[in-house]
Amino acid sequence: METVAGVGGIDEAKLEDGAAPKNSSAVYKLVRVKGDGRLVPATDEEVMEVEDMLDCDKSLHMAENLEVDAEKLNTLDDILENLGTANARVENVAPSVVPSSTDGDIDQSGDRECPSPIVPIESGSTTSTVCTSWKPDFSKLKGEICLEKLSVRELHETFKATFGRETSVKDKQWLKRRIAMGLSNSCDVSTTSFTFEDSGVVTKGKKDCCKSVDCTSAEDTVVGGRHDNCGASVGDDEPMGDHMNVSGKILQSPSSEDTCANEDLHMEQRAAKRVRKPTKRYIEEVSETESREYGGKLNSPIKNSGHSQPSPQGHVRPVQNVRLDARPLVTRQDSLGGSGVQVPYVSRIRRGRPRENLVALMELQPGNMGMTARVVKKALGVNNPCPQPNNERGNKVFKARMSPGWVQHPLIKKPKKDEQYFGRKANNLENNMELEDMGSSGDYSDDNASTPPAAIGGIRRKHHRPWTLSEVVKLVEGVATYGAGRWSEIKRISFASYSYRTSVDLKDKWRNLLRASFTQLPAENGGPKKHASAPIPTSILLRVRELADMEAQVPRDLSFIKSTGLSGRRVQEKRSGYL
DNA sequence: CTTAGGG
DNA sequence: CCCTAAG
Repeated sequence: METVAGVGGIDEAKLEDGAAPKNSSAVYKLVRVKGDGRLVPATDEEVMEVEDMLDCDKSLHMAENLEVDAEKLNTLDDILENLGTANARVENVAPSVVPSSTDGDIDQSGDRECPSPIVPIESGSTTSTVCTSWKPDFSKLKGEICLEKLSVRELHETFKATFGRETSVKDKQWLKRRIAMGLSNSCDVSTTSFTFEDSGVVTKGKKDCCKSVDCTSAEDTVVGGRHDNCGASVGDDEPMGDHMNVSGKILQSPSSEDTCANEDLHMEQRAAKRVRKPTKRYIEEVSETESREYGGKLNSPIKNSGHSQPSPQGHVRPVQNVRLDARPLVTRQDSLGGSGVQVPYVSRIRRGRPRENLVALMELQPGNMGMTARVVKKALGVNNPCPQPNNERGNKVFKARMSPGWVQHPLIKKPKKDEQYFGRKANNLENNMELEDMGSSGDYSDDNASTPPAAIGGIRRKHHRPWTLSEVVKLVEGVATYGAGRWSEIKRISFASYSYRTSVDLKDKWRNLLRASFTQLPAENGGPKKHASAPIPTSILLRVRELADMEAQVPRDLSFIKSTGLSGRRVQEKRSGYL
């Protein structure tokens, strides 16, 4: 990342007044900007910040912008040579790095490591990212930290550096303890930081581990497998067993680190007087973040590192020759993707959605998926031979990974139906049919509703299934009869034929209708509003409004309704009276 | 599982 | 539409 051209005493200075990390005035480092090669002064903090941002996408930019002097690089190389091999762990951790006896190697590793998802670093700008190079140092060298002297904030930073995540705890003692633990617990995340002094590398036993941390992260990334393990352990437990073991074997320190983190997490939770339960989403994000921090994000890194994908490596990969394995992995990937291009990984995994896709896929397209699934599984080392959708666990696991690129292609390709694209037409048809056949829903229902959705909706998301007028009408009617909020009822009765359209959908639609009724109606008077995307007949809107008013005015007693049991009918009648 | 809401 | 928190 940035090359610190001239440092000197800075660290110490910082250390001394640890309490005031912001004293930017005093601490400056020169960072070389790749673009013009000029040196730009930056405070430690700035640098740190930058580095923090370094994961994934951003990292790329940074990498591109910052350049390391060849000189320094060489130095690093030397160091690597000396240190690298010596430390087994290092080797394991950073396969790509280890072999680095030559610049070329390093470069490669650097590129790979650098969490640059989509765009491969071009020339690698000659110098591998410092990050990579540094890593080994960390593991090997140990620095003392004066936690005592650190401010809370710094402690936080350190914490982050150590565990790869932030903490909200403000207790200095706690932080110190945690950090200490983390460090001692095999998480020898370097508390040491290296500073380049001209052509030499100087190690400073200082708290400013930011750099170290980053490096660490990078290294983690390389590992790849580890992260996966992480994820696996968190989300599930199933197929990764082997993998875990292997990785554990291989990646001692890393896993330990994870452990630390987890442990820590628990601790933290306990300590943090249990605030409010974090949302799943939140958790996800956190973990994601964590991952990133550790390894510059799962996706990119893995991808870069020759798809050291999840399980495959875990299972097959011999403990020792990580490097060798790496290659094989790549190959495998190629076979998998078919396209052979690394692109697949590039695409970001869409959080949340994927799983269903996969499952659906498997269900609906046994043929296609069959292979895919199988392959994947194989790759993953999943035990379960059968590509059953039930395999939530397993599926999930790889689903996430797969979904991104190739998996989806197959999906997207086919399914789309006329309805989707020609909503209008379809709608009309449907309407006609419906209007005409209102009574016999069975007939068309299957065609319109069931079939298409099953095929389409099933496989791919519910990608926008335009509401037909008839549907809207039904919905309105339903609301009229059962009242808003009794979606399940409405769904059951009015939308029996429409297998899609869940109660939630109804609810949402109703919400929209309401909105429309209030916004659009007025507009009507003054003039048509913008997009008449779904020109809902004003009549309907009016009715919606009506209903809405009713609801508002006569907040029907749900309990009453409910109590009446099947009274849906009765209620309906009652209501119909109103209407 | 169903609702209500936020995104 | 999706995702969740609450019931």
